[in-house]
Amino acid sequence: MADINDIIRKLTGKGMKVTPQRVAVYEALSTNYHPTAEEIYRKVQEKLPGLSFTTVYNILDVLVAKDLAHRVKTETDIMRYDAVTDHHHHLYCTSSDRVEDYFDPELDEILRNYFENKHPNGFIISDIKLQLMGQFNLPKDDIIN
Amino acid sequence: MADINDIIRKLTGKGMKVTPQRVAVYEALSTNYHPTAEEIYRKVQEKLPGLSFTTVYNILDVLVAKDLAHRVKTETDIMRYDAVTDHHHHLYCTSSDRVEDYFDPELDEILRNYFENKHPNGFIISDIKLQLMGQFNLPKDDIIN
DNA sequence: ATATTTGATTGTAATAATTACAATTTATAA
DNA sequence: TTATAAATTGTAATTATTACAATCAAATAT
Repeated sequence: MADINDIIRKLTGKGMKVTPQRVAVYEALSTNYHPTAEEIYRKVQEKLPGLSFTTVYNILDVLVAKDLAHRVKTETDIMRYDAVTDHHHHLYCTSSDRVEDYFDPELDEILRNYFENKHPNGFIISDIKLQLMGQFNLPKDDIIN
Repeated sequence: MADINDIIRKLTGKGMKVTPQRVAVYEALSTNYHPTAEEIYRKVQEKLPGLSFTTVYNILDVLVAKDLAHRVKTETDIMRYDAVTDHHHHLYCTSSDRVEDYFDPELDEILRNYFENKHPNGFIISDIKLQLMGQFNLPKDDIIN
């Protein structure tokens, strides 16, 4: 899952040089939940004390460019990152900055059919993402850290 | 549409004091397309040269709090604001920061039915918004590889 | 109409997140 | 092993946003 060799395979598969910083950032991204750049920085610093904040931003940028990570942003919160790049939707908690992934192939099928040959405002749709706003009825502790 | 009296009515209707700054900011918000705070600031300054940037932020905050405006944010762009507060979706251009509103009551009905009594991850849904990613009929040589 | 009060606006300065850039170091391919 | 192209680092700059105290104005009471 967050196996080092798997990470190395993913980086090289995208033509990226493998560095300790990149491996560690990608690992922190995969094992934490929608972390911010700062959360990743703090996490990775435990292993690589010399790590620069700039490097974290650089690596996140290239991961996003290579589609190994996505950016996640709410209306109020700062930028967060997501190593889950398979198609999915998001549940946004309206009373906190918590964001959860949501997979629903059945719904995707419905949406795909609905938008087949549909071009609102002459728009060519390449992806459909849902933002489900609401509340989690069970209080749950933070996953990060 | 962007009639001054209409704006005054909206502000007072939300229990807000009516000031020239508020009227002008709301007007700029209504007649422009998902403007940033800075775009609003520059626009309003033409009429009110003494305007402070802080005031623009203050007013936008209170408009959002009173549900007279919404925040709109893409994954890369800075904060934008939207005076259209009726339920709608967004078309996000993947090759620019352009965002357009999209209304589709038929689709809303389908989604409402689909999520009736559905609580993914114990989540109580209060609103469903679509992000349609794609391109606005772009000429071929504008597409980046 | 005038005074009072409550809230809005302003200017400055601070903060937070992110980016620019030049120097240094490192991973990889020859 | 060496060359080189790319990655990392540290610093400084930039950008967006917020904090805050002083001033000012709109609504309300007198």
